[in-house]
Amino acid sequence: MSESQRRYHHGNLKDALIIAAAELIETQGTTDFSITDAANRAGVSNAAPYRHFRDKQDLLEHVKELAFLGLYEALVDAREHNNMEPSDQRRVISLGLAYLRFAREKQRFFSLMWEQLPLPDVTTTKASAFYVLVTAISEYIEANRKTLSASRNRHAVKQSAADGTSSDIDSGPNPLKAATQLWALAHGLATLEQNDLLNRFDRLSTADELLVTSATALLATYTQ
Amino acid sequence: MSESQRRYHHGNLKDALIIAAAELIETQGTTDFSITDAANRAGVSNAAPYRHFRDKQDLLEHVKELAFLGLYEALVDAREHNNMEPSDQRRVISLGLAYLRFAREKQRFFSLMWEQLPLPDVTTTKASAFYVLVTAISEYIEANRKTLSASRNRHAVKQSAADGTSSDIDSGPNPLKAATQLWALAHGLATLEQNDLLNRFDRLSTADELLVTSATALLATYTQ
DNA sequence: GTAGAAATGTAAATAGTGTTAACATTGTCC
DNA sequence: GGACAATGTTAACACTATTTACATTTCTAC
Repeated sequence: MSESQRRYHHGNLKDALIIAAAELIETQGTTDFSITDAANRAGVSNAAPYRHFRDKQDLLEHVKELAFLGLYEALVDAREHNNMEPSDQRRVISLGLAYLRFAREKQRFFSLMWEQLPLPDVTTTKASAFYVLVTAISEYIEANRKTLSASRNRHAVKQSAADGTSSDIDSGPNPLKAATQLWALAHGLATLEQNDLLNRFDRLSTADELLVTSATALLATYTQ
Repeated sequence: MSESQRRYHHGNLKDALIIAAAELIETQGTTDFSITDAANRAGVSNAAPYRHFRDKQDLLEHVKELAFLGLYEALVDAREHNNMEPSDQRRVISLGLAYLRFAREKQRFFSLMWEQLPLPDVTTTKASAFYVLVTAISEYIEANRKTLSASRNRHAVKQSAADGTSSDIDSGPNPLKAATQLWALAHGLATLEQNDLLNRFDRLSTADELLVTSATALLATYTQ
């Protein structure tokens, strides 16, 4: 009720500034917001932010952290809303599609995430988008390894041969490796799409289609 | 000789400013160079740039163009220095590795290229890095189609079947599509590497290794 | 409770930046 | 050679990040 009343102390200025900055970035479509604007939007003077952030870059880093959290939640959402079998390839691919959707819907956020180094620590925790992907792939590989040897074993022999020739280092299916490959693929496609480079050359393929095709090919190397 | 003498008219200020800006970006490791610095470096006053560029963003776009030209040259270089058969898969993959190398050696340039929209027109011309890749892949597919049907035709039947199931729209091997997939892959790996995200999870795989493995799997869908 | 310390806010000043306007010099073309 | 466009300079403006000195509130120990 009286929370919007002007008090000398804001109460939660740090978070309010991060959100204000995020809103400005989304509204103006650029990271070149002014600290004064963010401060005013939070209802404080232009010097107040310096009680909570070293400098503008520091504030930006916190916005970046928020963006990575958003990506994480987008992937978790995608996982929850898809009641597919762990053995279903589409269960993994839907995470890649969620990545593309996030990049599409949060354009400026998405590019901000990769602009200035270094990345915030949220990217390394278990509560990261990457680990959502790793888990799904791990389960996919595990489930398909079983079903393959049980019901349909037509590629049983070809498997080890393919693994041997496809890479010198690779020794058995590695979910981390597969997740990294898929992540890179989705990220590259998102970037190309965002820069309008897909339609310039190949008008027939959308980012989604390309992801499905490529991911299928990549995942096949881990199960066949 | 007397070119460094101070004359009222610079003679080639536009290019000099682009290069000065590029040098500042590379030196300071950020795109936040000041127009005054660039002007001074070119030996003119701080208002002179506005005779050649609408604003700072306009100048930045020209630097971006230079960066894309550099990427193009890097790929051409890679193509020239590799005397491989068009049918050799490594001929295509070496272009992807060149992409990774460029991103590594010109870090700031590379991320600048993807920061602010829109992309310069150089990316659409025939003299673009993308077309170098398209050409190589096109030749690779063509060469492998012949050799496959001639000497080793073990996959002759499987080919059309695989193409039919891998994608709904796809009708026969499309070099543009393959090039886009490889580009996305290389781009994603470059970004992950640059943000130090590869070593955090999977310590065994370098970007180069991941590219080779993934590209092999992708290319296989176009020849088998 | 209350004093002092710590936290958190404000206002004013500084230095630097992008950009524009008014003016100066040079090159070009009839 | 003289008009005129192109290209440069200097001076000013508004805006921004950041710092300093000061004000207010909250917290903590007694």
